[in-house]
Amino acid sequence: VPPPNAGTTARERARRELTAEIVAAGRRQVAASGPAALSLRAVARELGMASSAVYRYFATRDELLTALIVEAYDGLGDAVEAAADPGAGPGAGRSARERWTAACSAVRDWARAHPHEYALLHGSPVPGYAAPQDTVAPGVRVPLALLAVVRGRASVSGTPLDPVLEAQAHQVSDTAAVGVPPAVLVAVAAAWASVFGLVSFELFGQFRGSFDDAGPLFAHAVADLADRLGL
Amino acid sequence: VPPPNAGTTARERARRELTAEIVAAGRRQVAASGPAALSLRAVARELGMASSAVYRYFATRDELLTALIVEAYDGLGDAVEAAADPGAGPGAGRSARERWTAACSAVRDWARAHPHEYALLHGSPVPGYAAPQDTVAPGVRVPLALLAVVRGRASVSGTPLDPVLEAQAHQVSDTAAVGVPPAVLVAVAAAWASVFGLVSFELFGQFRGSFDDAGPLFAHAVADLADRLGL
DNA sequence: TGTACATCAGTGAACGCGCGTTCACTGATGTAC
DNA sequence: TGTACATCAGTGAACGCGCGTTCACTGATGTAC
Repeated sequence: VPPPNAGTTARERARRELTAEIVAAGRRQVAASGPAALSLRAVARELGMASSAVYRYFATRDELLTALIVEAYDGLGDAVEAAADPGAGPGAGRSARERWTAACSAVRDWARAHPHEYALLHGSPVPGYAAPQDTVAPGVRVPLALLAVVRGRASVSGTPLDPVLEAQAHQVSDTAAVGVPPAVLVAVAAAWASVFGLVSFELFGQFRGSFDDAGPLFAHAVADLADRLGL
Repeated sequence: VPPPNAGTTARERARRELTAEIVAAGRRQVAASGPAALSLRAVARELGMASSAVYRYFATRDELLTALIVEAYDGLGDAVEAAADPGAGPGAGRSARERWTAACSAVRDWARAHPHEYALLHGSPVPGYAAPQDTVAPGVRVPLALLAVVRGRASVSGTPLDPVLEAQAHQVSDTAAVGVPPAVLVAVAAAWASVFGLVSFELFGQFRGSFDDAGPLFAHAVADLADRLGL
């Protein structure tokens, strides 16, 4: 009878676990004090190990930062995909408009629950850090989820696209195989930016003194975007 | 005959000049390496003085940061107000739609010309820094300029406001004396957030690999917003 | 106008802190015979 | 199954850096008589 973890040495298990603990400690630090406060030394301190030991797991601070960015994108992506999903269980067969609204609200809810992680993804770029290729796939989950809601249902009115923009949209449509007409893709991209603009303004304090509770404004704007998209 | 700078001692003049030079050095640092890189020591170094000397002018790093934020808001505010101005000279009497488009483009142009200063205003909040009252007035110049373009001309269609949102909008309208109906105020607020969402996405790299040149998308979205505002 | 005193600007050294990263090392885990 | 060697994890000290801020001080500018 092979052992329960066949092919998995104790070392491998320990390595996986400690790697996860390091990432978790890093996440806690970012959540508590923001991306700038992330430090390998603080992580090591929290885990009760020598700061040099962390280098067995992450060659560099930026490597840990990348892991955290991926994790944050995935957290946001999970939330939005779940909200956008037509679903198979109860709540299945929701209209595209309902799914759109739920997806946008999921963005806002996640951002409010994880403001520092939101800043990590959509705030100022961390100085000296260049996002590697690994962050791309997790990073496009939200826009793809929004596109999926709109696919086949959206009809966009308004100004026709100028040729350059149409060409860009075509190229995106081809490479990402999103299967959506250019005008719709453009409308979704703009709506996507709008949603994050609203959330960023709320989180970063631009609505302070005017729309202190930004919920109603957000809901109104999201409904407006849904109209615009013909949902 | 009184001297040209009556009531102004050499000391006062020197103080004003050096204060300005410190701010300028700080601005250069933010422009070069971002808000996080701002340091009083680096400023002192650039000016060839002892780091302790800077404390005669700014009691604290945050005080200098505040001055830089105000300066940046004013730079952006100048650009947008100029673009939004109906004007008295040539180009006077431009339509509200033209002024709207010009104002939005001014936001984007300024942001692209001053990415790090843009991040200072609209990126992640600087950790541990609480914006004091002094930044409020410069900070609202852009939204007020956008409102001024729309005042009297906008007619907003779309979903009616829910009561909570309407009440919020009324209160803002009253305290800021903007003289614009609630539905218009809300539409402008949402449009304002959209514009900054687009600019932030462009600057912070969210459009990388799709709309690498974000100009056409921006222009399209701004036209769309103008439609929405009835301009 | 000239002098005595008060105010202010700028210096240089220091305090205490935290960071990323490297390096030679000990000791434990895994592997091949 | 038992032993010999190789691999890997973790340690502790160190390097070199930069930061904000304070403090006692010198010397220049301003002010009151």
